[in-house]
Amino acid sequence: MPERPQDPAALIAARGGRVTRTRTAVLSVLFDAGRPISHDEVGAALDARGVSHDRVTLYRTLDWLVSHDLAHKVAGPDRAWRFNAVGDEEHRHAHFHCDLCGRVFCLESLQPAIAATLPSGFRLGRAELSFHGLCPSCPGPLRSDAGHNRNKIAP
Amino acid sequence: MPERPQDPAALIAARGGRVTRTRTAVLSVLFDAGRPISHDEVGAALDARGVSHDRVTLYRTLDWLVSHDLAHKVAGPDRAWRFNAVGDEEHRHAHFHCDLCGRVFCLESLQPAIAATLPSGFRLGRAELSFHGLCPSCPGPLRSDAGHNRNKIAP
DNA sequence: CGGCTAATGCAACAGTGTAGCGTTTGTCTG
DNA sequence: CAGACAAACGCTACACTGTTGCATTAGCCG
Ligand SMILES: [Mn+2]
Ligand SMILES: [Mn+2]
Ligand SMILES: [Zn+2]
Ligand SMILES: [Zn+2]
Repeated sequence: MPERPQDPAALIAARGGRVTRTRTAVLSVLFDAGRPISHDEVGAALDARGVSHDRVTLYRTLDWLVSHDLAHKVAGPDRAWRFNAVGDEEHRHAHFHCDLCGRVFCLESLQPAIAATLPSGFRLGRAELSFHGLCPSCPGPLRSDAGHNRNKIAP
Repeated sequence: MPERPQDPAALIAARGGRVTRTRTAVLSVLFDAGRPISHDEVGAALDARGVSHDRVTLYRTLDWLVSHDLAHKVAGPDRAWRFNAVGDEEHRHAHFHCDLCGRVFCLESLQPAIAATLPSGFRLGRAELSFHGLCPSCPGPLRSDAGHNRNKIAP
């Protein structure tokens, strides 16, 4: 049983994986980030912690975390995947992509209602809803009326 | 005034661009495709028509078409943009990504209703809704109940 | 036709991600 | 704790998408 609810080593071991320096460090970085971050950002964070970070090993580590439900990945606006740690909750939420800083945010609290009927022959696996605009920490001209009223949005 | 409603040369000239062999051929290819296709697919189609296709020129041509409202681009599932010709209609619709063949389809007839409230501080530019699954021409195990009833979908 | 400039073609490069393969190292067993 | 085995690592090399710089070509306009 893990001492902390989010102990990287314990979570990795519980999935049947070997507890290595890279895996624990990467998972810890993802927990600390709090939002989906790119392979490159993970590498920089590993640098800051003095942990070696071979590019290929990092890719494989991130993929391993995803395939073992310790992380999920979301496509970024720049053709690079973003990864973030997940607990046990479902990954059914929209994402916000900042047009200025490129950061991606999980909108876990947002529960969008989508009503749609696919044309015949299309078999649905999953739906992805992403919003693009400016994040709270970026300056910009767009007026914010988000957070004040519930909008109908046309993608 | 154009002879045909969709005469590539006339459309290009109307935007103030020079009517070149590559531009007319690419726009014609996009019109014929009927769905968003990748840079590579455009190149193959140009091959079939005996039109030279330098990689860089093709990228620049596609970008020019997009920036002059003759095409729109949508991110594919494989980190490659897909381009398709547009008339004068708005580009406000969802897209379908086939997990098997990788093709992308514009769901122009689909008018999804999205109701959502963004957290405070996020300023919305646009929303993108994409469905992933199997397209009509791909075999697969997923049962189709699309096209029969209107579903609520959780992204 | 002649000139100006947009557009092209080519080379070189950057960023993301993958495949092969020999080496290291966790983990399990005795 | 020692040894064995397989998982994970680190390195090289590669594929693919897209961009930049610059000299050359070729639309377009008069
Ligand atoms: Mn997420
Ligand atoms: Mn479209
Ligand atoms: Zn931002
Ligand atoms: Zn398909």
